[in-house]
Amino acid sequence: MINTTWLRSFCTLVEVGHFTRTAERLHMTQSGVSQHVRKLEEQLGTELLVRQGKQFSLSGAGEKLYAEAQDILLALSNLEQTVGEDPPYEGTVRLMSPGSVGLKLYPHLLSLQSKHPKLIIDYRFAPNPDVEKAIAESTVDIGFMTAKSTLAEVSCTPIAQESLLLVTPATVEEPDWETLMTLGFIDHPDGSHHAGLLLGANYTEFQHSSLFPRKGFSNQIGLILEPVSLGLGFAVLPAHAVEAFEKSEGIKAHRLSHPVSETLYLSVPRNRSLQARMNTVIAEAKRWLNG
Amino acid sequence: MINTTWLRSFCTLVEVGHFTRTAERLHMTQSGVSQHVRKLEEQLGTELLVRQGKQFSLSGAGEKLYAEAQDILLALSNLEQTVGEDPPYEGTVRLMSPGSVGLKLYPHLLSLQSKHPKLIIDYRFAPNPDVEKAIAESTVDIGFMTAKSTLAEVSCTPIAQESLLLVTPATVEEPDWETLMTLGFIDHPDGSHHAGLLLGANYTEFQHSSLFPRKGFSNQIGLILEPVSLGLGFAVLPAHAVEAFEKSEGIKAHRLSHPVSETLYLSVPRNRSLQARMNTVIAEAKRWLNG
DNA sequence: ATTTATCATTACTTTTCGTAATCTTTTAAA
DNA sequence: TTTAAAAGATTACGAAAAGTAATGATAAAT
Repeated sequence: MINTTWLRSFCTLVEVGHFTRTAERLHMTQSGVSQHVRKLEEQLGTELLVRQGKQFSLSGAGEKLYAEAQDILLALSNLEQTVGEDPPYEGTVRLMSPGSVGLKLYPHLLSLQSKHPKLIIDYRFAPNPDVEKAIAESTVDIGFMTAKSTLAEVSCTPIAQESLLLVTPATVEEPDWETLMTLGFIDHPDGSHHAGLLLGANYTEFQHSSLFPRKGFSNQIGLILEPVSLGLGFAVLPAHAVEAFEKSEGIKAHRLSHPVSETLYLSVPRNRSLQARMNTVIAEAKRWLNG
Repeated sequence: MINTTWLRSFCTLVEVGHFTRTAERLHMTQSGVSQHVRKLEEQLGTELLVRQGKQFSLSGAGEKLYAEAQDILLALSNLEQTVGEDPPYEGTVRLMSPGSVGLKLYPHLLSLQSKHPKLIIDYRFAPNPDVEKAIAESTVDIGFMTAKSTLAEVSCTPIAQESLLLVTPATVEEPDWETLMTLGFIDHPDGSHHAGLLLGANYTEFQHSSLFPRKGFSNQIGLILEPVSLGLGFAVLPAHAVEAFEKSEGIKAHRLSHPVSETLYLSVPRNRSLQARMNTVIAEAKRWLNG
């Protein structure tokens, strides 16, 4: 590894053009500067200075070294100064969650970013297993999941309840079992699970969603209600996904006698102190998930 | 300045998660690793590791330090490896010249760049005084000038002759003095100087260009012949600028009995060894300026 | 030609670095 | 609970290096 002290002497020398004055600038002796440059040359195995008597000019390697070293030295000294800082409204925060939460949160987090432009929101939609994996591998900072993670590296705490809703086309007044079976089921990646939870608690006729007539499928959370609004079937979805659907006139969300909700968990790396900006974003998320 | 040896120990520790194994990886003792981390923390005045018994996790500052330090250390080791290299077809070459030469050279240099995509051509058009200033300040690598520089830092060597041409609208067969005076003069930044050289040697009537009827001016080298091609006046220009003019049917360049040419000088920083890519570009330039 | 300014070299002092040995604490096992 | 082991922290010391003062050599200035 290049010795950065020698490198700094070399760069200062290039700027000052004078060994003695460089030494003064760096609070050392001329001899020291001379040795630093020579050691650098020895280590790199290249001439850096073309010496012409007491004058010198830069060799090709010297030019290159100086040009690139400046950036590196600057980065190093910036790092030294800023490493202790922990600004709550600056830097990138990487989140990952299943679609329904994301649909709810992402717009609010973007509006947080427009208030604090240095706070960069990186939000990815993915199913639970991907979320916990990403947290464990530290490729994201904050995750939301609809089930507790089983991984040791992931710490999960409940932060909200997501109501599950039965959604039919707006034309359906009373969603009795007969009506649902006639309509057919619009499925999504968690569709079977959600349907089991909500319909199992509200319809004695329910056995398993695989017995439904299946009328469609989408893994694009924002699009699942599209076929429902066209009268093509019914779906079971978290409330957040329903709220975010734009063509709300085409659909009807039904209040069933036995409400069912899923717990939403906040997932962060266990045993790692979060930086201030993460807490900023978590606070904002809680606000909107509970409000 | 942050000690990069300590920094490397810290980064390796973060990756390995284990003091003893980090020590093995770095061919040193566990005690050394421990001290390096402690010294870093002391120097930065921040906790980097949150120690939980023999486990540890990164503090906020630790995360930040690790994230940024990796890039810096990588850059340092890359620099170490590449500083001795001097590839003739890679890197940026910054040139500056007056318009006429630029008009000639720039297309050829661009085609050189398309043959060697890593060789980046940065070509700026500017008058002689700006060129020598830029060379002296090392903001460009290679300059072309139509006069020797007076600055000590700039080394000038003649590399080509630029013929000066009298250019009139195509309708003019014989450019006698009367005709020129009727047409009027289209001026440019070096117009007066060029006219003095060429017309002074060929017309006994010539006294000074300020006595011409002045019919136009442009400092955009590619556009000076525009008014000439429209029959609005005559101009005196280096041959290269004339060759590069697209609407050549509208103009006529006249061969006078006493040809005059200007010497073109290559300007480089004095006492500085040029890198290989500079010589590549200089060779290419010579080829086209003399060919 | 002489003086002065500047850089290189060398011998020596001071500082820093890294290790071995030891101590302390945590974790696991008995 | 006690004991054993494993891992990191601490400390003292020898080795290495960094930096200086003194000196030498050479180029520039007068």
